Amino acid sequence: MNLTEAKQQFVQSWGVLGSQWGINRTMAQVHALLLIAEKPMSTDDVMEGLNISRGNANMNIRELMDWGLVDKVIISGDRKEYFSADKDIWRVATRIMAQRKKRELDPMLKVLNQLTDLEGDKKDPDIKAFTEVIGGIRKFAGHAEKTLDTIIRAEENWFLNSFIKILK
Amino acid sequence: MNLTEAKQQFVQSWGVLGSQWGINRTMAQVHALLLIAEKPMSTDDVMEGLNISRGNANMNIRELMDWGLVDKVIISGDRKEYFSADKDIWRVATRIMAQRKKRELDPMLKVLNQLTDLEGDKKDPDIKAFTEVIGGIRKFAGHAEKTLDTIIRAEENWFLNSFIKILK
DNA sequence: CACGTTTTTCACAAAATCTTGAAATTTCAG
DNA sequence: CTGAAATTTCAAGATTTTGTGAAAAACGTG
Repeated sequence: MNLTEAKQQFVQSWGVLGSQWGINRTMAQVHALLLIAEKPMSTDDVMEGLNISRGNANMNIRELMDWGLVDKVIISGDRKEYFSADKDIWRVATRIMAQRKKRELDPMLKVLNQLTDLEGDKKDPDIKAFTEVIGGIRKFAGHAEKTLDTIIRAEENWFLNSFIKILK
Repeated sequence: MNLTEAKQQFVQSWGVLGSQWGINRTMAQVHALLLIAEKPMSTDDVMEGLNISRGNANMNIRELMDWGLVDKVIISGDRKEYFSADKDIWRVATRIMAQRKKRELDPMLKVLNQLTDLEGDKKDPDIKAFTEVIGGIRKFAGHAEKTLDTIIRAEENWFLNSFIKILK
């Protein structure tokens, strides 16, 4: 396999992976493209690289910036905007965790907390059973939240940090 | 909030969460419904509970069984099949991890491995840069794989098991 | 500040995904 | 075995998600 084929393969696979995780396939492909780019790319480069429209390229690049996975790069003497992806996979992973935690886990915890105190006889076996299941999920989600927070702020934690170094 | 409202709220939220994770919204709702059901439900119960068609209910229940999240329950004296969801959230989580690892991480690792030895001059800076990025991702994915395997087989590992007990 | 360039927006189109419902198949009690 | 009940399948339709491209807005150079 040569470099060009390998790059195509990677962009393709990264896109599939993303779509399985509820991330727009094209957004994942743009990310892949920028990850393996020699140097920052312009919107036009991305359009050409993936055969997508300007609007599509623009929206996905913008969203990648929202996620903190891609940065805008100014190239002096050029009026166009260029973009490059963070190549540190650990940082990529923590950024993604942080985003998803904020968008999904936190709202879910809010709902779960609301569901734990509901009106009615606390002795009612139906209510007890429900409260128990919700309580279990809430406990789990709460620990997940704590664990994620720790990982996300890993730099501040020597124990986990040394653990992470092994992973790196 | 009363029990009925709370149940609806939970089914709704669980469905949203699932769809954000690349899981069919209805499948997640069926799962939620079974999680908080007092007793095993039939296909008809699910159809009525979520206002969905028989085919839809059937397919999603079947898929939940594939994931190992729902079991078929025989009620003697009744010809219908009944279903109930595993209420142990830790087990639910490990089952999901195991499925996703198999379906997503493992294929990705296979691709990454293929991409590391490609033809061409190993000294070519383009090739070197590419190999480096892929190598980083592969290393990360490899560690993720090991970690997940450990978690999934946690029962066999006293150290992690005691760690997990804290989480439970 | 005028004007060409670049970026953003957004209504509509296309594509991907999910749902339905009825027919085909399977199951099992009698 | 038989036949009614239950389950499964799947083509067609509905819905949701994603992509396009041209117009509008923003930008920044001279």
